Amino acid sequence: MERMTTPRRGPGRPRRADQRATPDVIIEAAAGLFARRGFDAVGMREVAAACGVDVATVHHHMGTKAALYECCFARVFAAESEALTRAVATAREGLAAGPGPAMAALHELVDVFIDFLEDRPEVTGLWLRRWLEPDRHAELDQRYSEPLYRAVEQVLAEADAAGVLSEPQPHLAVRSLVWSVHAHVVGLLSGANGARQRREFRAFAHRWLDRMYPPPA
Amino acid sequence: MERMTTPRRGPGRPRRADQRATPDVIIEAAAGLFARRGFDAVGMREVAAACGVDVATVHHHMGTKAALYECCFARVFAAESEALTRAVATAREGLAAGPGPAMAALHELVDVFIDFLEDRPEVTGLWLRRWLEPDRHAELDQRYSEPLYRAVEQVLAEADAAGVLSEPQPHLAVRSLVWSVHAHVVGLLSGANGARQRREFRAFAHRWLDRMYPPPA
DNA sequence: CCCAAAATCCAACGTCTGATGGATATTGCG
DNA sequence: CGCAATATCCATCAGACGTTGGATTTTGGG
Repeated sequence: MERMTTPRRGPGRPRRADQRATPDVIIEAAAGLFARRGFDAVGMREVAAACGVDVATVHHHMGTKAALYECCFARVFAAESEALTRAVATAREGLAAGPGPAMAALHELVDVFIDFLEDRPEVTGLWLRRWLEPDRHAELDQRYSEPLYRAVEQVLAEADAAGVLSEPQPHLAVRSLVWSVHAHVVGLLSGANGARQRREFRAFAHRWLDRMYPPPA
Repeated sequence: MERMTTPRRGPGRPRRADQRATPDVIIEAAAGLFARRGFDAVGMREVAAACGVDVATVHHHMGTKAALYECCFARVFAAESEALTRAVATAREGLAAGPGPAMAALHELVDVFIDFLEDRPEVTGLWLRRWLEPDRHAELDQRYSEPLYRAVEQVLAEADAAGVLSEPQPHLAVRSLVWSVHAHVVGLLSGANGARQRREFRAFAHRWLDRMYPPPA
């Protein structure tokens, strides 16, 4: 048979060591597509084409389409959890050293969060879609997202109890800033002049922190 | 033939005066479905079933599915524009009366915005999906959404120029609060205990305004 | 009363979707 | 080498999708 069209990945080639494993390639490509266009707008054939394999291969590794979607969510949220729990722990340590270092620790936490999201904009796409379809990812929320945000809110509550800062509704404040950062990333995805936008938004985020958490009188 | 199953709306019944016109029924049902689940997840048969008509009737009145979607967006954004341009004009009038009335006018504007979104939660669903699929609604954005937000930002810029308040990036501040309100509405859609959530968030929004726009030194 | 226009439903078309069975090729191990 | 396990592709299925043509019924004006 004539199969001269790109025989780079012939039929049947398991365990190649030089490249990444096929499931990883599939998950990354699918996560990007799902983040950009949503679950229903992305077809399995499109995912397969994006990583240069057949549809049956995607099904062989990932099972059903919903399983692939959940796999993308788990990977993305795990990465976010890994990147932020460290920064949250650092911020909690800074709280013990008084108001000055406490605010510095919170600023550092904000920087880590912005850095992470600007580096992986697809997280924002999946994160927002999670909010729009809450019943679809309830289980993943409980495993990844909610503990992380609870930890951040707990840091703020501890800071409030220690008299370092004051905000009666720390979870609303956290949510406000978190959504602002996601909005910023969404704007980056579609708009031009990214460098200036990033600089201005980062300055705004720190100004937001300084104003929303003034030193307690 | 036997057509005993719910002959409430038999074949061919134009111009009934007691109920609303059919296109309005279709647009409202479709807007709710699109806001909750997105464009691709909602089928035309589902829209038809939601308002008790046949698929062909939906197509007869609305044309293609994309046209129906744009029609829902136009109606929702027009309602938002109508509700807010009035409040924006009122806020602008308040600016001429000094720092005190200016801040009161901004608080009033925030209240109107929260009232509108809490009354029509489906606006948030469509609004967020607009951000996630920017190329699909670029034209509607230019007609409805962008002029509205530019007007709000202009009010803030005028207030800044008049020395009433100070914020170097008013559009970022507006976007931060707008996204926070939408986040609040999304939380209302899925969570319980709505009354308390509304009270707490409204207090937070006004606190946000007081802290983000302190009287200029 | 009659007739054109409008509105509604039924049945169907072609296409695309997610998912599968089976054939074939590659790997790693004994 | 030989063989089991794995991986990949091709062809295909059943169903849902958006959309349409045509028949039927109601409306409103002359």
